[in-house]
Amino acid sequence: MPVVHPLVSKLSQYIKLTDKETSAANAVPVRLARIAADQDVVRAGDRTSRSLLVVNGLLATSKVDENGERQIVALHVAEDFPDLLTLHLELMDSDLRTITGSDVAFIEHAPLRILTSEHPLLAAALWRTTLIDAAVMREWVVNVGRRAALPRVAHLFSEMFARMAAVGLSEGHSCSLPLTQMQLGEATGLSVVHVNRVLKDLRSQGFLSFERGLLTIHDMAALHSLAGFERDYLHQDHHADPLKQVRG
Amino acid sequence: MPVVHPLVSKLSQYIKLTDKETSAANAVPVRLARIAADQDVVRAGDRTSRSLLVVNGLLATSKVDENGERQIVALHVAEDFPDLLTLHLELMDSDLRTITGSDVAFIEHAPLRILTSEHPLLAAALWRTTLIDAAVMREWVVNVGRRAALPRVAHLFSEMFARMAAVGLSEGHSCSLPLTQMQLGEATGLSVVHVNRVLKDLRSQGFLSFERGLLTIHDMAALHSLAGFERDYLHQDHHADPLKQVRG
DNA sequence: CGCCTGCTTGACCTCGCTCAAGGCCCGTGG
DNA sequence: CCACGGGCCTTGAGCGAGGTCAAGCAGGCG
Repeated sequence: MPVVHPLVSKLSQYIKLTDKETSAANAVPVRLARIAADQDVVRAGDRTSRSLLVVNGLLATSKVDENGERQIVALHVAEDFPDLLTLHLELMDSDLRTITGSDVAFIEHAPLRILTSEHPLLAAALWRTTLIDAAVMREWVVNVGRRAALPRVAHLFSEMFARMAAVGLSEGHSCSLPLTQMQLGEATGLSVVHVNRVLKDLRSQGFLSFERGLLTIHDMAALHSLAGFERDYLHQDHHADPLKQVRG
Repeated sequence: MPVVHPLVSKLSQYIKLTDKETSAANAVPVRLARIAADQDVVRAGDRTSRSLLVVNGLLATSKVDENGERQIVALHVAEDFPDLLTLHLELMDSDLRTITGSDVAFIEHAPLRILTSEHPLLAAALWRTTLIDAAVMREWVVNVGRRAALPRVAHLFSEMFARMAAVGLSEGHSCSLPLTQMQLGEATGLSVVHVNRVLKDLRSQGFLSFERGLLTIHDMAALHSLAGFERDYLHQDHHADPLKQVRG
């Protein structure tokens, strides 16, 4: 059981909450749950009356194409709100599934709707989350659409490390990233075999190591340059954010 | 000069406005402008204090990778709100440029913030727009990540036709889609040469014709099946939408 | 008229896919 | 205790989809 309400913790990423807002958010009921690895949480076509906040673990949003091939379109780590979109979109259009065993906080839409309609700034903060998710996805389109295999995988690693670091889940130049090579392929649009070769390459050229779910980046600058990684699209600088400015 | 306020028209896509909401939205000042073809409207890294609504024309959001290759990550037609994200995201992370000469309505953020904080349902409707944009982008990740060239281009055409039709811009099985083969390549992650060959193929197999900016689909079912196109992700069925249900 | 942009086609090449086999690790059951 | 099986990783060999390079053509515009 986390000390602080997961929703409060999420909202605090973006804005300094007033006491009133804090207590309103604290009043939103959450149900904490542990979900095992490789489970569907929501499936494309589902209607749902709740969303979940990731407390810890790793989840993926993916879609299956007409040939049954799965494409991961987003990865979710702690503090992410992967299916918040169902608050305003009736039908889920993709699958949300756990990659590792994960702790999540389920939040019903009804109280969330009340909260957001009574507290516009909280609505804006949550809206902002979904906009950042979209920003990340834009970069993914570029990644799979333009980059060759080596920079493509390098980019995914760069991004995931930056995102993990931003929520305090990195240690030095390492972070946990328990993806199989199969899943790396699903996220990058590459075959497992080729992912394996790319990893070998990245390893042997001294960029990083990636074993048993642990990513260690040996030369961050070189990796970023290989990947063409520019962190701006992650919008991690919340102090520059319009929401903050409302209150100085 | 459109008869109805562009913002009202946009909001009405999603919810039935009350009189109060209508007049509040009508009170938001807009500046109508004509932008010539191939102009940057906003560039990655820009800060901006307004967003634009497309009245008519065709625009694209794109990013340039480390090798200077451009990837189009979204196309925008009438009724779209391409850079609404700048309402809550300080820095633009991609370029927004016109493809054809376009009529747009500029709306300042400040009055929009007031409107959304006073009318939560209008905020939700605008939030919803950005969520649909994200849903389309998820499908684009699948498109460039998984599909072979032929279905990939077929999918783009299927989507664009469906979206144009949804805003009344199709005539029978035709719609205007003034993209060069270069731009088709930028949107699909294919080379111009290959786009040209794919088009030849789609044409000769009787799926469609595409000349001088006019797309005509001869066999819709066959095209959709080739493309693996399932319209659900476009979330066009606004009657099923949670926002509508608030008011029955 | 001449240029520039966009379309078209051919020839060649290469990156990444497929197919196939083998190895490692770990959990399960005899 | 060992045998077996199933994930997952690894590597080789061959192939093909799509890229690159190059050239020619058509139409619109200064």
